Amino acid sequence: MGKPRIKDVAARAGVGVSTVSVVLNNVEGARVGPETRERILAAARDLGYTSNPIARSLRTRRTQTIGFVGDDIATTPFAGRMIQGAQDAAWQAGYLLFLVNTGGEHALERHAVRALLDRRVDGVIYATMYHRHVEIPEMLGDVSTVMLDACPTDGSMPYVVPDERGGAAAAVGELLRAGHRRIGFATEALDVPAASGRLAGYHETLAAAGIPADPELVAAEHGTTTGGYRAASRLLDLDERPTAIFCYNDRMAMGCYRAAAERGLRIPHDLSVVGYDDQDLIAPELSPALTTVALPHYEMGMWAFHRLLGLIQDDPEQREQGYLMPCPLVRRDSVGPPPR
Amino acid sequence: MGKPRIKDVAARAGVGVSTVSVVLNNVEGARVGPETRERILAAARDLGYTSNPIARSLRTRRTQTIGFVGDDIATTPFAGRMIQGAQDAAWQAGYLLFLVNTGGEHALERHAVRALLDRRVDGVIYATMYHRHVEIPEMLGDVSTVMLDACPTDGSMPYVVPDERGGAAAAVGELLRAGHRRIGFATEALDVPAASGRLAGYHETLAAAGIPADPELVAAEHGTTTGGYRAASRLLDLDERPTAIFCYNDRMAMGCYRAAAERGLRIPHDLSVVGYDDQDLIAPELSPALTTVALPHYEMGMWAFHRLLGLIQDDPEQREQGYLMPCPLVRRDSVGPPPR
DNA sequence: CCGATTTGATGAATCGTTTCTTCAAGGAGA
DNA sequence: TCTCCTTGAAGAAACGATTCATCAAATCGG
Repeated sequence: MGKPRIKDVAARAGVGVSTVSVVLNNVEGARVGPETRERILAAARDLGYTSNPIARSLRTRRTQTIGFVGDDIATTPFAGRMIQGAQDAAWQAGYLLFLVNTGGEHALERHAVRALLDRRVDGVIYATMYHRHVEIPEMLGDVSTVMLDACPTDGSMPYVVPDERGGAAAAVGELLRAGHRRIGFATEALDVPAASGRLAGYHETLAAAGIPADPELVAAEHGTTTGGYRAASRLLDLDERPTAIFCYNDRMAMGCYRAAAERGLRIPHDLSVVGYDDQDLIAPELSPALTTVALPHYEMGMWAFHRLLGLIQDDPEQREQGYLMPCPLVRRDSVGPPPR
Repeated sequence: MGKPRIKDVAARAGVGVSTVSVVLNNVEGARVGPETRERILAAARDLGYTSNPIARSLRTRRTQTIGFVGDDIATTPFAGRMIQGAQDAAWQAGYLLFLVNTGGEHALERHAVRALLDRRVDGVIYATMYHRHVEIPEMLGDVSTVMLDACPTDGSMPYVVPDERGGAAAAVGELLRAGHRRIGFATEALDVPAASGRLAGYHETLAAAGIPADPELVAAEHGTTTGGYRAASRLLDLDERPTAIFCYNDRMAMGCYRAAAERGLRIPHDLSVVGYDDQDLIAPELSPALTTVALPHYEMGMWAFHRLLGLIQDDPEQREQGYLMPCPLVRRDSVGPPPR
């Protein structure tokens, strides 16, 4: 006595299986009497019938399943949020998510994509954390694909990435509004897209406010606590010290706090600080709590799925290839007016 | 010209489909001539044939798929590691993972389990972060299930949780070996299993070393940075100050560092500190880097899958119901001999 | 009252496998 | 030479749905 099959429903309602199928799927243009329909629905309800997705998929060639392949799902909280965003959106739409992580190994990536195609997923979300501009396995040409947190080398498929530039603009804008004119930037030395985007946003926003660029105010180090410490130290030891520092990320901001503390500078009284990433283990925990810019990974995950769904359903409305997801500013207690 | 089907392989090899199936699946006791076998294998290779898992599942009632349902996959790095462990193990065994997260909502949990059963998963890993002793949806009785990071209320299914007690013992043991005799414990005030387990390990280890329990040395607060700060402050202001503090987690250890710094105590010269959790944003980043105990989430994820596989394959060797996964000590720079 | 059309419903084919039963051919034993 | 196994392979029936073509009954216009 396993699950009831469509045959059982048909028998109980005293009709043929095809009629049951037609009713249960609300097939358009199908003609079936209201009374028969009612009988079928009742029978299905009584039996607790749910259609077998395997059999259905075999026939319809749709699996209501998508693959999420990521190069890393564990080491950052960001990855988890992307997955969760995609999963929540998929669940809403009645899709289930195959998760496979590749650790960034190229061979494994190809294997993974092949395995997903074998399983006849309806689409693939291809997420690569950190780096962007990745080459994608050629097989992905055979299936609807959206890139998440990454740009395709050719503009061949939809993608979504954070609007780093806009986020940096928001951060610097917040400092400008507080009255700061001399704003340092403790940046990441590596040439990653996030770094160049945030730097561009920093420069543009200052320029728009009529503040000339001062190369001294940009200190590049590793994007770590100690890197932040070093960068902030350099900035704070400048002859004309900045009254605010925008940090590439929260970890650097953490180092910046230490550098400030060592110099007897109180935040935000003597120095204002803004971070980036809004990491929950850092930003709210520092004292004072850090004003920072949040990365919209959850939203990007949702966007990716919705865009993918559009692709799958061949929705002509959705035609945009790339999308920059806004990074909202999170106000806490590390920004104040400049001293004096 | 979609994927080749088994029929195509059969045609190309000039044999019947059943023979192809038998050859490709290495069916035991099947009799097929070596030359025919070779021809079939060649044909399959030439065509790049891979069997359609949907059709296969329909027939065999096995999907080579398992469901991972968790109440939260994003907010802690731990969750990601469990998933990754399970996923890696599953991938190795040729299984794919359906991921669904429930946010801990009971209704959604039931829904999720039902959806997974509908999809005919071969088994389910049921992971609940944080809290343990959860009730499980009754439908899970119908399918092989393993609980991850949680205990079932009744002992009805296999589960794996961290060996908190052992981890605490390792931490305290490390301090004892360094020569400390007066060791404080900054613990979590909430009555969660992790807290009681670690407290028990603390007490047992001290007792085994012949050190009488001193209630003054246990300070309970919230398991946050500020909680750790408060707890450590109380301990450090004791008449007879402890020379070492074992902290419930790394965040409390972070607060402990601050309390020590405010009192002019250098770590590890004047005070030794051990944490728990080994969070990568904290433990290695503090200065000095924090000696702590790692939570074996990745390993637990792997264990859960392997145990599940045993259940699915009805492996009589695996009969243990619960497993305590060891928590390894991670030595860094926050432990030294006691002062004087 | 009769052919034409609509309505309501059904059987059968199909999706791509696995697996059970059957069958022809060849070899061994008597 | 005849029977009886054994071997190698094929045919066909599931698995559980969807969907197409078909068909009987009912309705309609004239």
